[in-house]
Amino acid sequence: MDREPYMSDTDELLSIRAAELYYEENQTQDEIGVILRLTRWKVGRLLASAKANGFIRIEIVHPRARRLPIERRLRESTGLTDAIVVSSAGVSSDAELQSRTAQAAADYLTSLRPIPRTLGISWGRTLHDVSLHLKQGWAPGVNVVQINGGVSLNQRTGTAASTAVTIAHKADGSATLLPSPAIFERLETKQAMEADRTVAGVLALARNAQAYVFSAGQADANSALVDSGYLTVAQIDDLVARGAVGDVVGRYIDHNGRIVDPELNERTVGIQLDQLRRAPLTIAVISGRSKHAIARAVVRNGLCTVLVTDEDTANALLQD
Amino acid sequence: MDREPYMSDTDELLSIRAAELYYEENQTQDEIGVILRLTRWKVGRLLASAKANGFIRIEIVHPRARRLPIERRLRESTGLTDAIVVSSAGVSSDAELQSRTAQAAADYLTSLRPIPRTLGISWGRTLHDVSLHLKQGWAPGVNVVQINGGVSLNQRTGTAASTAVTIAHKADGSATLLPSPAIFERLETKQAMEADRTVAGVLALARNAQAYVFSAGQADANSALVDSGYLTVAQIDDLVARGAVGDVVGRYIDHNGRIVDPELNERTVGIQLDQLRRAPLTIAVISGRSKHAIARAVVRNGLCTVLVTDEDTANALLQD
DNA sequence: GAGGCTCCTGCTCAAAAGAGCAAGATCGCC
DNA sequence: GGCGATCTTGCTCTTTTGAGCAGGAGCCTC
Repeated sequence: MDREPYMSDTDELLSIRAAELYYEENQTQDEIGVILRLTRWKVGRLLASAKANGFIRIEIVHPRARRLPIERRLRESTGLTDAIVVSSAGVSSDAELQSRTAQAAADYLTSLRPIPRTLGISWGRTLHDVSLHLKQGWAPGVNVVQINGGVSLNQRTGTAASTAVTIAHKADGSATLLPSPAIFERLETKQAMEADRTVAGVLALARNAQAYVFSAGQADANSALVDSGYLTVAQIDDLVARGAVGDVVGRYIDHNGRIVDPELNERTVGIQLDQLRRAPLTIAVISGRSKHAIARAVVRNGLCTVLVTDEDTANALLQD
Repeated sequence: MDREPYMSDTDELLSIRAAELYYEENQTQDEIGVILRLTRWKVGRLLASAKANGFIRIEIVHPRARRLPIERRLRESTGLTDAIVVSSAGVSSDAELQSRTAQAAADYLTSLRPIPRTLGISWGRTLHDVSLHLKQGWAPGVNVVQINGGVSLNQRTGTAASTAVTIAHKADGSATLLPSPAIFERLETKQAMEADRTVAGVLALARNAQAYVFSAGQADANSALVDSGYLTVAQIDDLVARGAVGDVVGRYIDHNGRIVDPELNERTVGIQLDQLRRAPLTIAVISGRSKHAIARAVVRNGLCTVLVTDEDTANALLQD
């Protein structure tokens, strides 16, 4: 927002005096005119110029507040069909921001029309958070399908199944779990697993979901895949060295959206990225400072059609 | 600001959605009504409730912005005839806040009616700052009189005289300097100095000034009186131990406005605090975190009739 | 210093927002 | 489950604000 041309110094000062009376003292433009010895039209113009110069800052301070202008710019500059941007006004911790984002994702799911009969979901802290924010009865019956493996090696894992079950349960629907680890050590084992009728059936269902909701992980030692024991910190370091910015449904990509390690990718269970790219409705929920890079990769490479994120991440995306 | 009673959860959410459309997207209440499927009256009420609940924060971001509601509350709760409170919105450093306060003091002096023929001033960083912010021709001839001693022991001192001279010069008026140190070591020397015709004349003029402008110092090692070499850090520590919260025109007071060390006070050159208390127009300019205590002492004990300060200090004063 | 230009001013008229009210809905209480 | 009290709703009427325009002031150019 540029400074208006041709506004004299004393007009600028007057516009501030007028703004004080208007916004803080709730005076009418007419009353302000009497006080400042101006016509009410002049007062109106001064107030307009104060706004145009960015001297008036209006913030909506509420956990559910969104930033519609940023959403619009994001849609326009990226071609997303929809963007949900939660305000970060008054937020102190990253956790609070992520909770707000999860809430917004839950709201978005709830308002989806038509209601998807089959909903593919990934797992992780974010998705779990989304499941908790959904209200009982958010949809009248949805079949929730896991789209990537996650039965795993320590207690964190329970959340993968519980996320799906919670989302389905709250929609009075059913959950179809993918009973498989996220990543196999040997390719053969993975192929054998996929050949299993049950697993193959789940994967087929996952491929045909009408909508997908997933998050993405940053490529660092805090990744959920490290936490769950599928990858070591050393492996992550190696992926980063090869250009990885993060993972989507367990698959690590670089900033061009390309699979960083095809061999590792082959051992990863779940739908392929191209299946996400082809789907008509894919909702990515990504929030937090550390996920700016992966968020950019996801959006720029068509991995989602809808992005739910926070103001700071959105602004980072708008910078290019 | 309390939460409105009886506002349901979904109304609260609606009020946020409405606020987004109203304040960020500049839609009319009518248009919002169509979008949210509400009547325009309902939208109006939702917006009003969002404001009443404090969800809408409007800030005027400008170096010259003031906080009129705080000024009013300050006048009402303290009995000051006037209060000028500068906004701290968007301020990062204490120096910037003090500069804003000095600017506001300069503005206030400029707008004073009737214009005082004789203006008594103290010296220090703040007053110097005020002198710099005054505009050439701010008043048509004012006699500026120093009201406390300040010819002193190192280079900082030059500012005492230059402050008075600058203020007078910019008003096309004259400056009357008080050619005396701030504090004498021996009472006899001080009395001898006051007996001098020139000095006595200046002091008499100072006592009869129509208006006074002064700042106040905090009681700590950063005090200007320590800096200028009149007091040692040990002396300050002693004063603090005896209840001193800061100084006004070189005289240390406690939170009841009483002189902390009468003997020291006797050796201090300048007008007495009671003379300030009796004067009809005394303008205190006090800003910054470290001066909250002395600001409170000055205001609570009738040492000024007008206070120019910053938002944070003002809020501290309102807390009692 | 005349002419043409831009920008500013104060207006009319139209749109938007707010105050206040009566009717209807909702709730607690017995 | 009826009854009174309270809250909410949708309206009318009024106030406030904004859009658009014509006249005029100021300014640059020649």
